[in-house]
Amino acid sequence: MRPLFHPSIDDVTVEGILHALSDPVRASIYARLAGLDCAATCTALQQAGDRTIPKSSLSQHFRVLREAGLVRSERAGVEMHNTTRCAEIEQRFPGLIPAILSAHRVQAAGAPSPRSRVRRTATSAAKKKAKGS
Amino acid sequence: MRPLFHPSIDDVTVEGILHALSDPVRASIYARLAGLDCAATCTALQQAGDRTIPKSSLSQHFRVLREAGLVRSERAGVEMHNTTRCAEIEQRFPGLIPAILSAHRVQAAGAPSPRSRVRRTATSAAKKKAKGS
DNA sequence: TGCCGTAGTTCAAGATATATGAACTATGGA
DNA sequence: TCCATAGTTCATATATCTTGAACTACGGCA
Repeated sequence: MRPLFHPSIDDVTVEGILHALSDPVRASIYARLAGLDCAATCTALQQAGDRTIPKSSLSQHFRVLREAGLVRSERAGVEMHNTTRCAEIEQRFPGLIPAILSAHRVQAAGAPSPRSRVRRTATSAAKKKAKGS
Repeated sequence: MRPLFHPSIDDVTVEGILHALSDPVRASIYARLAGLDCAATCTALQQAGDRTIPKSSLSQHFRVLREAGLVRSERAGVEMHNTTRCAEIEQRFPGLIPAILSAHRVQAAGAPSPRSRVRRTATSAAKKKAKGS
């Protein structure tokens, strides 16, 4: 197992951050991690809404977050301690992470049903409807 | 040609916005469009940095931006007038777009070479290096 | 009206990325 | 040493992205 790669803060890109957080599962993981003031293991964040993510997928998601520079993962015995790199990112891109987390909260608050599992656009259903009419 | 689809502002998702702006070409298009206070045609935004985007790609990029709710496209004669939907999005997700645009400016300002064409993470090169050593 | 040019869209196919079960690695404890 | 736990890596099926080629829509001109 090669040692986990963490980019230097100077190599962190906006594209990487937006891409990492454009996935609802990763956004949910990151939001929960950011809400904590301590480290969390991967398995502690395995629930996304109403379903459990397979651990291989979870590992990939963490890899994306890590390589985007959003989280830091450190082995602690048999498990992994994940923490956000909020402070560093805040310094490089002021206001970016708070704005994204806030937008996610707005959306979660406004969502009528948490199980309307929407991926990226809410438009596919609407489009089909529009096409038909 | 089916009529262009624009989602209602209530159907606009954070995931969609982040995904749309996580591509450097689309981010560049959107940033330039947001900097304007008037509509722009697609061809007017065809240059991304030092290269010209094929028009089929450009069309797809505009579709993504449109379906994410970021831009509005209206046919005006033979061409297309594109405008941002900043005001609507600002109302739904306050501060999100300004924070992203600001972060992109920070990154552009800090980039040593504009032709170090970085896609999403700046890490692939660094990772190869790390692997080798 | 028919024909041509311009501006974009759609299609198709190859390249790239994502999701996940199965196999593997690393650590700690008995 | 053997086992259990927590993650990672691999392989493969699926989905998404990129882009040249073909197509559509509109306007102008005869």
